[in-house]
Amino acid sequence: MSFVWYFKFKNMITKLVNSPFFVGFNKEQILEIFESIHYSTSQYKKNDIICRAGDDVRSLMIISKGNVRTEMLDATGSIFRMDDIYVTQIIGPGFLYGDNNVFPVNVVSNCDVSIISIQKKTFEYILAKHPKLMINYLNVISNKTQFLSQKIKNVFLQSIEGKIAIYLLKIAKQTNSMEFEMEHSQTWLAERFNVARPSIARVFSHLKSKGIIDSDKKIIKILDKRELMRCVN
Amino acid sequence: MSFVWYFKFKNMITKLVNSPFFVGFNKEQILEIFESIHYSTSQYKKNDIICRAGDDVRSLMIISKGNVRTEMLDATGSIFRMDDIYVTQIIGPGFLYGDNNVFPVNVVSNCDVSIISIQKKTFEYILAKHPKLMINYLNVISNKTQFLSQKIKNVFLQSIEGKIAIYLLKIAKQTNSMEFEMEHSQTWLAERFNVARPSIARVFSHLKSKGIIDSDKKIIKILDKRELMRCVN
DNA sequence: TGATTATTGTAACATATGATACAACTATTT
DNA sequence: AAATAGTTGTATCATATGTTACAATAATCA
Repeated sequence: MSFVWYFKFKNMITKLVNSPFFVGFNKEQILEIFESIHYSTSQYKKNDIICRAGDDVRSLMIISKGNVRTEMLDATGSIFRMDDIYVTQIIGPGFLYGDNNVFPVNVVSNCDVSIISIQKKTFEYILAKHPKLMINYLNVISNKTQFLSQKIKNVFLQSIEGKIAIYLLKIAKQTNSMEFEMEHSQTWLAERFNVARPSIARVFSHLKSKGIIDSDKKIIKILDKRELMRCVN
Repeated sequence: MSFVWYFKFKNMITKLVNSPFFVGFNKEQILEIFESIHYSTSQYKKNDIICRAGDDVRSLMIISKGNVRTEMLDATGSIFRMDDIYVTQIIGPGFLYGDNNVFPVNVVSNCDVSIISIQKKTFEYILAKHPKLMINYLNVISNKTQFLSQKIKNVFLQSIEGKIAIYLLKIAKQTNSMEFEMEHSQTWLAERFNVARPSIARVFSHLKSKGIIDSDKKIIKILDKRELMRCVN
């Protein structure tokens, strides 16, 4: 094997120490695993469709570079953004096992993306060899379940106002500040919440007119946190 | 140990051969497992609350008798029925691992129910001892994920009409007939779909007036299957 | 049997949201 | 600098659904 290749390989693997799937493994151990198995890598450019809803899931896919989003389309073609999956994370961990091994969503790259694919057979081989990986996988898949159930909660039980309130309060907590810039556009929020874009704008208008927040484009100032929390169901 | 006790024990365990968690295990093997570990059982009457949303999940719970439902409440107290879990199935398999080991729902008994609880530590012991159980558990938890993602799809992308169409078409397929009696009340459907009860009645009225179905109370006759399928988004 | 409770079918009304359109503004590209 | 594309704010209108209420059955219970 060439020196350049090995450098790239090592570089790629090294990142995986941060993967939730490789918790408790160090660089050397991960290198060792990947040196002992077959796997393939593939590259994608921004907005490439990596997997289509309905595609069979036959291998474990780990993002080794970039990040992707998963989205559902309804019959009218309107998009519902499900989830974002970041570097070192596994794509669709809950669909490799069970009875219905089919992606429920499109997987689309947000930027330049590299993905490592490991055949299910191979995957089972390393799982059997490293019991700790099994526990890690259980954790990964469980977190996904927990995410989905949280999602259902948000979607079902929240009005648009409630969803935006949750979104803003979350950023406020993360940044530990009542004044911040939103990372995402209204279009993004509309897709994420599966609502019409003007409905998002309308809610911001309402919140402003009620004096709960002040906003200019993406700059948000929470004026009345208590009242904003009351918007959450 | 008394003879009566052992008879009951054996009777309980015997049912578990049908459990998705014990696929590939026979009666004797399951008996052997349960004779080698600590576990506890508990009984509930109809409509008892077995677990509350927010409760910690510290053990694996298997239903050894009866069936339960899981439901979410919103702030106004209105119920959203999430799922039904039947005898031999595991309650909340996706919440024993991962970072947020807390029930997202209330678990309520639909009838007389018995539940076997196995501490997480003990559970891990038998998982380690029986690798096949690990794969079974992966399958169980994956099926749950797949159920949830299907649920999100239905909830998000379907109007009430679409949900009812799916519900009716499913029964038609199961019974292989265009005429059948619904098992559930409108109230049940309303909770399941998280909509107002009169909205359910309204949809049935509409479907009737459009000549797509005929119905009297729970008796349903599908008149125009193609059109009913077109109601599904 | 009579009383009670749950279920169903409607109706009237309020409201949240979707759909569409357009103008103003901002960012990006050429 | 000009052109292009994306973002935001707003308005109008249609519609699906929630809310409440009530009457008619049907099922259950005493």
